[in-house]
Amino acid sequence: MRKRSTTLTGQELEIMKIVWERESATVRDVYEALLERRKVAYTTVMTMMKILEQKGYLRKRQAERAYVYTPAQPQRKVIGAMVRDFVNRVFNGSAEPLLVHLVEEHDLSPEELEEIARLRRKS
Amino acid sequence: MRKRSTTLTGQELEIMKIVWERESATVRDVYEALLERRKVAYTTVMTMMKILEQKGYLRKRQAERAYVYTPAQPQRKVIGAMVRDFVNRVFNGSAEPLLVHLVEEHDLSPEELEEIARLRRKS
DNA sequence: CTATTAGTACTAATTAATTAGTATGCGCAA
DNA sequence: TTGCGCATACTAATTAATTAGTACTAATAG
Repeated sequence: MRKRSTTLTGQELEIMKIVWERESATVRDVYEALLERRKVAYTTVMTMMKILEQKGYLRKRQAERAYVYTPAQPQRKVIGAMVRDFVNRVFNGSAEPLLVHLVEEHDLSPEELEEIARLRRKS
Repeated sequence: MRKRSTTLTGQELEIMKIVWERESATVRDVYEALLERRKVAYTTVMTMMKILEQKGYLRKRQAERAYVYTPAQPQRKVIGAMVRDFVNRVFNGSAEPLLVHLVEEHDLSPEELEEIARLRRKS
């Protein structure tokens, strides 16, 4: 058995985004959603969803004919882990420089920043 | 020739971080820096630095015995592109949700946020 | 000189990620 | 009942990323 990363790889994330969006989805659902963007084989999607299940990102249950997959972890948690990974990899763990990049190069205005700060303060 | 991504892959980034840190470096410099963290072969480092040159991230010049590599692009620009990629991949291009994650899960206080907003406003 | 050291070029193996084929089963329409 | 459509399991091919070996050259220590 090949050693596989436990984190989400690029294509896996694409699939997870589709499933999160719909709460639950069959292989066919995901297959069709992906097809709108690029050519892909049905079995490819199946394989990837099986891997996602093994990695603990998806759960499946038998329904009518096909398995219905649902997210095994909330999107916010998984994405949070990806952000953390990214901050570790790229910024050696400190989030502040990332923030600076966002502000300077992503058209985030100081007003938006303060809005977020305010919301945050309230909670 | 294999088709290779033009962006920085994981190990490539590690090497670039070392080179940026020192302004310039030989294969040996990088090799020794990497060795402190994990086992790796000298020729592996050489190969990766050659790839980084082909991708346009490093430039080399002949010095005494060995090539001396220098960054071909400023760190801030390269990292900026990585941030943009990440935002595209994970957040479909909108930076705000990333900001929210950072604030909520990375111990960034509203005060820090406002500090950054203030600095930003001044420029 | 000559053996060793440090470097490069060229090539190749390994690992992981991605994509897809084939065999097979089951329900249902004709 | 039969064959088509859709689903799965199992296997495998392809591509990209990562790691490293080998042959050869030039400088240099002794």
